[in-house]
Order: sequence, then structure tokens, then C-alpha cells
Amino acid sequence: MTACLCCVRVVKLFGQIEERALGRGMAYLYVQVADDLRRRIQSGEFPAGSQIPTREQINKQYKVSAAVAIKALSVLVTEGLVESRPGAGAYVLPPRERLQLSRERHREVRGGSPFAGDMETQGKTPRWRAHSRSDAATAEVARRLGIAEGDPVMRTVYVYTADDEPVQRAVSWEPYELTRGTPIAFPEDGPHGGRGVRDRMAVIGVTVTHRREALSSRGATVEEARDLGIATGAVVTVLRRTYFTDDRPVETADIVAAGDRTEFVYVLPIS
Amino acid sequence: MTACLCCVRVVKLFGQIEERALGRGMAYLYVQVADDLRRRIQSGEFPAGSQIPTREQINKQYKVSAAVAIKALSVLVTEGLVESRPGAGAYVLPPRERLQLSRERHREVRGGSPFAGDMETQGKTPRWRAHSRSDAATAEVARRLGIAEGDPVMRTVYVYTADDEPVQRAVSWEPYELTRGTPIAFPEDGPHGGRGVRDRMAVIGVTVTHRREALSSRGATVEEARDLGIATGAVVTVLRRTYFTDDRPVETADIVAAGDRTEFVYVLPIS
DNA sequence: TCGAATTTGTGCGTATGTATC
DNA sequence: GGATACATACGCACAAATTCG
Repeated sequence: MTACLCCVRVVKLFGQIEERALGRGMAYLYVQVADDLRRRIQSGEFPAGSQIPTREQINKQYKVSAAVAIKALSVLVTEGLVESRPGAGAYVLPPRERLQLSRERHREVRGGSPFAGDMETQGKTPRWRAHSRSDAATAEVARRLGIAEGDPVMRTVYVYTADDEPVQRAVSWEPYELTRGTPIAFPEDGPHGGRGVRDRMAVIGVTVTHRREALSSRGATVEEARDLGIATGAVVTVLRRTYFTDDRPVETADIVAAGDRTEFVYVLPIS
Repeated sequence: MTACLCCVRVVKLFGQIEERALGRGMAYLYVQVADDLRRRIQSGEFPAGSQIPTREQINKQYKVSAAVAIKALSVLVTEGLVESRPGAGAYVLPPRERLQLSRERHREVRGGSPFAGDMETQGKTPRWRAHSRSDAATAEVARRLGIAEGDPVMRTVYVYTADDEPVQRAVSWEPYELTRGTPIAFPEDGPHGGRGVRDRMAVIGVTVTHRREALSSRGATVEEARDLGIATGAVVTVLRRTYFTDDRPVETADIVAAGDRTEFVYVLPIS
């Protein structure tokens, strides 16, 4: 195994010859630079709110190219440790006060909006907009709703804001066969528009008994990034929710929120 | 507002002049390429498991530079849509079967390990290792445990595996004042080692009544990436859990799992 | 108030190392 | 072993946003 370019540079940088230059777990240059910047931040050299070295300063201080400085900075941004603004620089973020989105049972208050309740508790003004259209179920949506791929569904996209800052984005699907011709066919229109799934389903005699929520995370898609006001590829938490009656699913949704600005909260009793 | 470089190229590419070249929401070149590749994947042109165009093919097909092809591909990788392997190419990932980590109430079965139950349900062999040491509470841990910063705590790091693949990593803190001198001082040692928090606390007459779990997400730290076998900066889901008696917190933990390989699942009744 | 300097985000071209086929 | 393909690295340029004199 011969030394690659990055390893040769490491040798030049640190004056070490064998151990690091030939190690299999050799860290890349941009990782080394990111690690050192992270260490300097955590050591207190750059407190919260302060500016960290610019691209050019990194080039000089670490004797690396522009590409390495850019990638090292992007690592710290992805970790949520710093925030960079064009023309201004990169700044250390304070330990984030995350907006709390509670998922407790008492959210299911008759007639109230869970999101509005959460935001008002935290002193924020809630608002949302929604847009519905009918669509054909994808394989994934069909599986979750227990219907056939291609079956008609009502698809609604919601964007929720707090103090006019985007907080969460949701895409909801309901089997059109269930609600067609009823007053709740359009989730956001009609006399029952804007109410929760439980209340709307009750209108047509469907009793929702439980819900399943599965949480994972990934990089944001372009649409999500735009709606949430975050960078493309920034980390988002994904909550896949399905409402059930005793014997069938009646609604499913993908709820997406910025990973570092929000948290989904569950409080559960222990028997 | 004058057209930037990328916009000029867009004009060349699509033969359109005014609308797109001057629009404020103008998409960057790499975003356009990523969008088109995503569209082609979702249209069925590249089914799951198939190879998508190589970087060189992207250069030619879209008439863009290497840097744009690289960044467009990295967007799709971050989104979890494709996986790229050096020397092999980039391949469409099948809809991910995520390992399910259930957070339901019935997990709290006396004497059993919740993780083991989850994994056995999914046909995997569970295993874990743990390491405890006493430590001083950080500001964050002190806040969560309702103690003073610097107070002694027992800190335990767990790494859980399924079929010897790392699945989740947890760092747990207990107030040392609560367990000092009792048989449960070391979570993984003694007659009650390895049992759940509820059962261990019962041994010393402490009744756990509820727990709070807050989920967010971010890029993995270096330690987490090493323990979970993922790339540095890969996305992880973070679950902050605290166990309470009626009047005080008795344990808190940060549970971290790969964002795209696992999901935390809640099933909740609706009153 | 306006222009110059700074800084980030993006783009182009090229080269090397390493993994895979 | 050779060809292919990805990951990283270097150097350079321009546009847009911000900052500051």
C-alpha cells in the first residue's frame, strides 16, 4: 500500500512518517481539519456566536486547498455546530433550544389543532397553509393504507409556521374511496376543514382507535428544504404516521421537520 | 439582478432566455441535475438495484463539469435514494427496510430486555456491550436530571448489535447520589446487571412512573460514526430519554441510531 | 449613501489514489 | 493485470450577500 496524496500531505503537515502515513484508518485531510476546528470550538477558543476562521484563513492556517476548507466547513454545518452566511462568515451556534412538537395523547383534544396548542404553549403564533389534490397511490402509500397501487387517494401538503418561521411540513394521504362524496373529502375545505383526522373521520362515522408513528432521519429533499427554509441536504427528522380504526388504516402522513431546530416529544406512562 | 454563471449555463442548456435566467428562485445546476436524476429514478427508468449514470456519463449527458456531477450524486446519496461504491458505480437503493426499535409500553416487561425482544421479533440475534464509569454532570445532563452541574453521575455507554451489525448506541447517566452503595450502582454489574431501568430502580424501592422521549436528528459525531459503522457526518436520529418517578428524574440517556437503517416506532391508543 | 473589500456558494478543469469488475 | 469508477485533492474564477469605511 503506497501513500496517497492526502497521506503525503499529512506527512508534510505533521512531520510524521510511518504510523499515520500508512495506517489503514487514515483520516482524510478535510476530516482532520474539521476535527481540529471542532476541537477548537469545544475548547472554548470560539464561544457560541463567535466567528470561526474563514475559508481563506483555513487555507493558510492548515496549508490546505480551498476545496478542503469548503468541505471541512460543510461537515461542521451538517453537524449543526456552526452556521455559515454568504458574505458574513461562519459562526458557532448556541446550544439549540429546539421547538417542541408533542406527540402525547392529550393532543387529541376535540376540535383543537395539536400544532396550534404546542406553539401557543411556547409563546409562538401558529399558522399553516395546505393544498389538496387527488392522486394515484404509490407503492409505498398503498402499502401503508392497505390499498392497491394506483388506487385514488387525496393528497394534502401542509406547511406549518411559528411566528412565520417554517417549522414542519407534512404530506398526508387518505383513501379517496373512504371520503369521496362526503363533507370531509377535502381535508382543508368545507365545514370540517382544518380539524384533526380523528374529528373529521368521526363526521362520517369512522372511529379512529390508534396511531402508529415511526421516526427516522435523512437529508432533506429539495422541496422540503425550500418549504422549511433550510439548506438542501440539511438533516431532517421524518415521522411516518398512520391512523387506524380497529381493522384498517384511514390516513397516513410523512411529517418532516428540521433535525436541529425541532424535537418530537413523547411522554409515556409506565405500568 | 444580472444572470450568474450558473444561470448563463442554464440558458445554454435549455434555450430559454428570460424567465428562468432571471428568476429569483433559480435552481443551481447541481440541483437541476439531481432533480432530473431523481425524476428518472422515480419514473422507473432506473429500478431498485440498477446502476444510474456514472459521473462521466452525467458530464456528457447534461454537459456539466465533474464537480456538478459529484455534487448532484452526493445529493441523492444524502437523501438515501442511491448508494455509491468506489469502483463499482452508483446504484438505486430498494425502499429501505428499516430495523424497528419499538417504544411501546409493553416493552416494559419485567426482567426482559426491550432491545432483545425487538430484534428477536425481527429474526436477528441481539447482543450488546457496555462500559460504566463515574463522571461529573455536564450542564446539559444536570438540567435533565435535576441536579447541580458537576454533581457525580454514573455514566454508561452501550453499543447494541443485531447479527453483529451495530444498530444503536446509548449513553446513559444516573445520579450517583441515588444509587451509591446499592446493588445497582453499576448498571451492567451485580445481580441486577443488564436489566431495564424500571426493574433496577424497583430493587432500591424507587418506582418509575413515566418517561419522556424527545427525538431530533443531526450528523454523527466521530465516536458515534465509529461505534455505528457509518460514515462521519452520516445522518443519525437522536432520542433523548428521561425516566421519572412522580417527583424527580432518575435516569437520562442519549440514544443514537443510523437515520436510514433504523426507525423508532410508537403505537399509541386514541381515547 | 454608495462603493470597495470580504466571504460564502457555486462552477470549471485536472490529477492521484484506491476499490471493484 | 487492465479498465472502470468513485473519493479526494489542487488551483482558479465568478456571482451574490454582507460588512464597513
